[in-house]
Amino acid sequence: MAKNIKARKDDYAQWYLDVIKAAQLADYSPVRGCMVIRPEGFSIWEAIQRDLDRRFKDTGHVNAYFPLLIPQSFLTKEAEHVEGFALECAIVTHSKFEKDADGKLVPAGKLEEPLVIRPTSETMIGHMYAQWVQSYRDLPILINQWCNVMRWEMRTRLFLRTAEFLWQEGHTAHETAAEAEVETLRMLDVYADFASEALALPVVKGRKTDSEKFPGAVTTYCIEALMQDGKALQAGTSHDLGQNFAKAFDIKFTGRDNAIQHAWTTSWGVSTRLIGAMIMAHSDDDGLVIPPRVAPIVAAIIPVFKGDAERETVMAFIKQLVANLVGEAEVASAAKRSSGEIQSYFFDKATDQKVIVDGRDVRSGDKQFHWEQRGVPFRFEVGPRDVAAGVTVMKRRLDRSKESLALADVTADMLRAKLEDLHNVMLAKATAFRDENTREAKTYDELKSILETNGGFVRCYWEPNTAAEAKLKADLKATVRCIPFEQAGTEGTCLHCGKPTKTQVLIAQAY
RNA sequence: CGGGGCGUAGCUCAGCUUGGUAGAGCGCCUGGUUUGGGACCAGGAAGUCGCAGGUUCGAAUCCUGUCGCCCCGACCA
Repeated sequence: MAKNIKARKDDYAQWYLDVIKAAQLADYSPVRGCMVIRPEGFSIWEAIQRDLDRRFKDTGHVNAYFPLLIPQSFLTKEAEHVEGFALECAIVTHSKFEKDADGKLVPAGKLEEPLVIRPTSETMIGHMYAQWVQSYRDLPILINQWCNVMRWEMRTRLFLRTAEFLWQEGHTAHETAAEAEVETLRMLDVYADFASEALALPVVKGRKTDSEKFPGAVTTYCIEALMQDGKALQAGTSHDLGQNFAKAFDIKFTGRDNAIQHAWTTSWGVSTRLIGAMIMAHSDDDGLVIPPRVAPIVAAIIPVFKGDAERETVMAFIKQLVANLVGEAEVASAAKRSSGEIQSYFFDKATDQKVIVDGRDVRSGDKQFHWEQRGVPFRFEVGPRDVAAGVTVMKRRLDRSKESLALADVTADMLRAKLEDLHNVMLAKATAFRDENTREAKTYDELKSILETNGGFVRCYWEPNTAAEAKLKADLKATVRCIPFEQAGTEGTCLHCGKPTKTQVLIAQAY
């Protein structure tokens, strides 16, 4: 049992923070609500970026960059949009410091028009698209940007909700409503596929009700994931913006019919929150568990020795083990890199994934815990007894299962297969958890009792209604997470109004 | 932004009620014994007590202000 990590059942929130701290993913910063993403955490973000970026490009998108600062007037052009973001904007009002009579620095150079640090870039990008689009031939525009945004949140939690966070925002403009709709759903699929294929995170695809949709959108689609404490987490959104932003920013073009019309736009995004989702979906009381496809280190090799003689024997064996895993060429190039007692080798340069050898002269238990808490999928243990028998003990982080393998059998292909298998096991486990924690409610009382005793997703008949959803939130702190795409198609009784309806929704308490 | 709690060594905290030389555990450094799931012994370094005022012979301690953090609520990727 990890002594620096609180058990989930005792204090889930503290457990989450302890896991992050123990794995050194992130740290608090001197600035309220802003976190430092440490190398261990950032490399997971890089893996997420690498995979998603590939998927964006595979679907025809290109990357670009737009400014951090947005003129205040832009934000106010779309009525719902400004309404939605006004309360969480950081605003730049001055351009320099001057010394006052006491020699203290005070802001000076007041700006004519305040600038807003982007909470999202629909407005800035809408403004630019208006200039880039003249003809239907200029469409579609399929641009994504990787950047930071800032939302002055009242309460923050590492990765889940920070004032500044990293994300990607895709912004597209289309000739027709139908094309925009297709794009919106395509990107939702990209997100859902990514979540299960890279993060081993099963998600529910659906549509947001009016009370939960993005300010300024016509329709918001989302992927919802379930965390181990039974709370839901919105893991990604894709918005069909209709012509709302096109009208606000004058994105107009001459169509095939020679008539001037407004473009149809979409936007979609996922953020570093995905790291929070990954942590809360997979990790355990021993610390972080990283799904293998985004694991920066796929295996840690742990030498066990006492004294120089044993060390030499063990290291000689490990040298061969490493060569089996990463190849002689990589061993040679790793030798040129400066390294301390922990040597790292690229297992896969395309994904930046590494294998490390922990040569520190500390107790082997320390090393085991060290890499276990950091969520490294596999550990190879090599001690004098193993060397004598010509084997290594391979341990799987997920369940601590272990097997003894002959040196010759440890190969890159073998590890790759183990990683793939692990991915499947983790996805199956998370899927089983989600399914076991998705229940049906036929009455409001039943909904209440499920949310109070079990938590999780509750599926029920529910006619979308803003007032009823406000009451739901006041009563049970729960929200309609989405109207899932998968519908029974049968008719039932709406939980809040008692009328017959075919619409089923997913209700849960959420982060 | 409302309610509550808290700022003392890198971390977790004690000391504050009742003002009088700055403390503990963990971590870190050195040496030794150790090393197959969180070792032990000895020694050592380390803090303008969040910041600014005030009261006082004297403030970590009392008073005022201020900044920040955490928890709960309202708000949210």
